[in-house]
Amino acid sequence: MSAVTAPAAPVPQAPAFSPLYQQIKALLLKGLEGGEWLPGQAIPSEVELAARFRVSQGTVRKAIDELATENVLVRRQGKGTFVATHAEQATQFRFLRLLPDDGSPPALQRRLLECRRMRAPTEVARLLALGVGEAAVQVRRLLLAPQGDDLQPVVLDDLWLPGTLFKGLTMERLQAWRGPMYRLFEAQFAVHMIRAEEKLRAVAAQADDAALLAVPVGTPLLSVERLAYTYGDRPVELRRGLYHTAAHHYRNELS
Amino acid sequence: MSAVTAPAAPVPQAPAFSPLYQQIKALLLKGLEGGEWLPGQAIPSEVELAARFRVSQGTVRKAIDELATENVLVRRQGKGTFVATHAEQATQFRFLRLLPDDGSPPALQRRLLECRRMRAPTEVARLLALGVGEAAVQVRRLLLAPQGDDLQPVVLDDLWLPGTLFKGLTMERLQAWRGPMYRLFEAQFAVHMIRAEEKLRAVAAQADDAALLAVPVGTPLLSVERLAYTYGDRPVELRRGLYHTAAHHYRNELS
DNA sequence: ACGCATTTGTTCGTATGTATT
DNA sequence: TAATACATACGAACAAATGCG
Repeated sequence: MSAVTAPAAPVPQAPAFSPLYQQIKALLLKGLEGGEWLPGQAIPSEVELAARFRVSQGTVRKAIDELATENVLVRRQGKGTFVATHAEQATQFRFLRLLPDDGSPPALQRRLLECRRMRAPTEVARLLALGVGEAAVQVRRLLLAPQGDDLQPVVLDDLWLPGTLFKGLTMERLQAWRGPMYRLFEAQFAVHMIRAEEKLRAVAAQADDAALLAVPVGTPLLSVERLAYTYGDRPVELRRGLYHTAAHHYRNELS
Repeated sequence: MSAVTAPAAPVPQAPAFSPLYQQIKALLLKGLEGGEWLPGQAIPSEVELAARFRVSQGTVRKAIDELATENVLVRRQGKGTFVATHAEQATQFRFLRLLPDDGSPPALQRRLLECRRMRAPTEVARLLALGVGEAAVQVRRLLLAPQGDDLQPVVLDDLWLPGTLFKGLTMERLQAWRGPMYRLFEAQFAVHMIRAEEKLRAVAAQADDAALLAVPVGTPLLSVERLAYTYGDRPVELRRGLYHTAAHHYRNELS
């Protein structure tokens, strides 16, 4: 009853087989990676997928269940199963963990500082798995929190993106965009972030960073280095944020 | 076919019913909370539970599935399903996210500084949901990383525990214990941590903290404030850690 | 070394409930 | 109301891992 042909050359030490639902899951991921279904769109119904893959509906369900818990897909009873997108409010704060200490909802404004193409520095190239001398796009921006009548800088973000994937990303296009940056990446560059790893440290503000964040040199800042991945565990964004945590904190849930 | 009686007075706005497997899940949690099965022990098999609750095995499975993804239970094929414990290496680092920058496995030594009973300070009492003037236990300790031939302090931890739950927790008992502290709490005080919330900030080292961590005053430190919960979402530990992140970092996974 | 019983893991099928359009 | 889609629940069978005799 195998709908999916077994791998041609099973690796001896690795598990030589995988459960049907894992194979289905892999096929769904391939479809997502190939752009068959785009963020926000519905994938075919469970019965339809079951028919296509020649497996039972329950097996498809189990594959989708896992993708749903990984936030790759979103199930909606009565409507269908949808490709996750960074457009929704819900998924909005999955990647931004900085919250105001007073419990108010996060409301940060953006201020774009820079966007330029360059050869990727060696460290950046290594982390993004780029060849030496390959192009990269660097973006710099501030996030500001309303503070009484004016705005207080809270986050200084430095991003590096693979130049080949983000051809045509300019200051103007970034400036014109209203909405989450990851949504822009989805809509205009077909790059969807599904996962990220972050390394957090406490550092002292350097002169230039201090000036931009409007804090004294030496102020303790939360350094957040993020490597974000798209389908197939391909790293597609390196981000270094400096968070001024005087009135904000980084929230994390352990379980 | 309802094995579990429906709630007597369904709240109008809230979902007036709950799926069978959710009811089973609640019953399992009640059993865990009541100490029917202790950390490390196996719970009854799926068929046995199905018979006890008068539901199908699949329904029990789904309840256990959720508890397993929440790390409350651990499934082991061929052996059974076990109550999660902080004794195992696997669950060891679920709550300690500090890793050496060089990628080596974490190997921290403990040095106990203090353990005393006191009236809970108001802020501590509030977070631990204690009454005013109720007893608390405060613990202070250092975590040190091997650095060449000697040890370098990396973490300064301050803990507060409800005095009523931790009657008899002394410096000597802490000192004598070999193994994770959360395991000691399980084994000797029947308090099992299943979840925690953390707030991270960058702060400057104060004089006393700086001395203990062997860093200059003003050194940026990562402040980690943790509130840990046991079954039934009861907060049972407040912890404030100061991490020296010169050669270590706090790792987080976003998905 | 072998087989057997136990337990979880996978897969199928079917029926019914609930939400949406 | 009807059609569609996901959600819940049941039952059955076999596979894989484990431990014991």
